[in-house]
Amino acid sequence: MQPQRRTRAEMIEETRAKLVAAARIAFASQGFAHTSMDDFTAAAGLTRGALYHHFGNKEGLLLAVIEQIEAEVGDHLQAVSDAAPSPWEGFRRRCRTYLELALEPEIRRIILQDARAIFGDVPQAAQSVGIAALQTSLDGLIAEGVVAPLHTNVTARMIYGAVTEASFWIAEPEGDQEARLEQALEGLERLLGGLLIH
Amino acid sequence: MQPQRRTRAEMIEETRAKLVAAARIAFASQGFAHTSMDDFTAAAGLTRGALYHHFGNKEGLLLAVIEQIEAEVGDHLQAVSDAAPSPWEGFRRRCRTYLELALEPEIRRIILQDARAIFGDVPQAAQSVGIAALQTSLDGLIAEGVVAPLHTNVTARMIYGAVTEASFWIAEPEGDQEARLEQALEGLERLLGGLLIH
DNA sequence: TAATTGACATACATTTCGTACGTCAATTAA
DNA sequence: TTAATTGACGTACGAAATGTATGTCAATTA
Repeated sequence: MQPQRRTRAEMIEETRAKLVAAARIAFASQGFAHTSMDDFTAAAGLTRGALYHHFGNKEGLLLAVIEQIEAEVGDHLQAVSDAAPSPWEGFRRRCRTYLELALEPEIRRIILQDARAIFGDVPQAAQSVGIAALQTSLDGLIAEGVVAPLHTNVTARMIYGAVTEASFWIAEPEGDQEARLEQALEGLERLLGGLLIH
Repeated sequence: MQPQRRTRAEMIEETRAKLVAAARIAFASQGFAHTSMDDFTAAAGLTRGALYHHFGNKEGLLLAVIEQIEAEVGDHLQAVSDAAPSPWEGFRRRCRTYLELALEPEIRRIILQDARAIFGDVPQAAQSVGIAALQTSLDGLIAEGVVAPLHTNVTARMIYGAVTEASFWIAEPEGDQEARLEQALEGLERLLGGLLIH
């Protein structure tokens, strides 16, 4: 029988989860570089000892946070894409949704700014879910004859890059974000139009 | 008459230039975060005292380095664009050249990774020369009726983002970089094709 | 019940940033 | 020509923050 409440593995998992959650909040609000490990480990009721034991160093923890966020984003995008009436429409909605997601400060700060600075690209391990899924979509569209054949790997990346860059512009504080989002979608529509078989 | 060799202002400018040059090398090779200010100031034959006097802090120095690089890149791109036989061709060559420039480790590391992490976007002050010039090109192409009207600001940014993201992929160490560059250019051609009046 | 593993805390050494202050040469004014 | 002042730059110090080494205690296993 198990000791009263939880098994040991469960408590360990809970510790890891608490650290990741606390780090996620801290990284998102202050940025990776300006976040002290003492601060948010204390906020989680732990010390840096636990952190180094589980994640090795500060970057290891950032990696865990990135993987968690990427998983959530991936699930969200997949759901949006699956709900669309056609593959091409699913592709468009996926791009649009990613654009909206990238407006969340947490994602911009952690994934688009800090992750790239620390790991160069979004790490291959958690190869950006956004890119991978875009590529899959493109492959399907080519198979169906909607999109003319091309190198889906680079193309997916370029679309990802375009959307990412646009999000920084849309997210600028002054002015009308909603209007900028619409303008970005128009521009994106035009660029994507170049992929279609005319 | 001036004291023998150089005036005071010249020596000051030389000091600034030495610091920027040393920092540029250090940032490019080790990254901003892992660069110790003591190390490269010593390499320049100076101390951190000079650095703080001229640039305020580490980020101020990074800003100066960014501005220097952006100016060089801008000049280079302008020359390439001007030499093209037609505006549309100039636009294409500009994109291509930027893609090639982004393959240089110095530019990827400092401009595409660290600058974004520290300043959010490439700082508005030195509003990315690449983006601004792309927008100007687009405006011209629309005026000539080559490109259908659109929001050139976002679109220029998205193209910049696409190219930037592609460069990370092309620059991956393993495999054939040249082949990837060609694939990226093909994909870029397709995306840009969506802008043309058909 | 004894032994061992490992999750986590604590204490310490090291590095690095930023600031305060000092110095000395170059410019300027008398 | 000389005295005064400015400012470029070095030096010394304090404050953090990271990583490591070590210790403890509970939970598993034999």
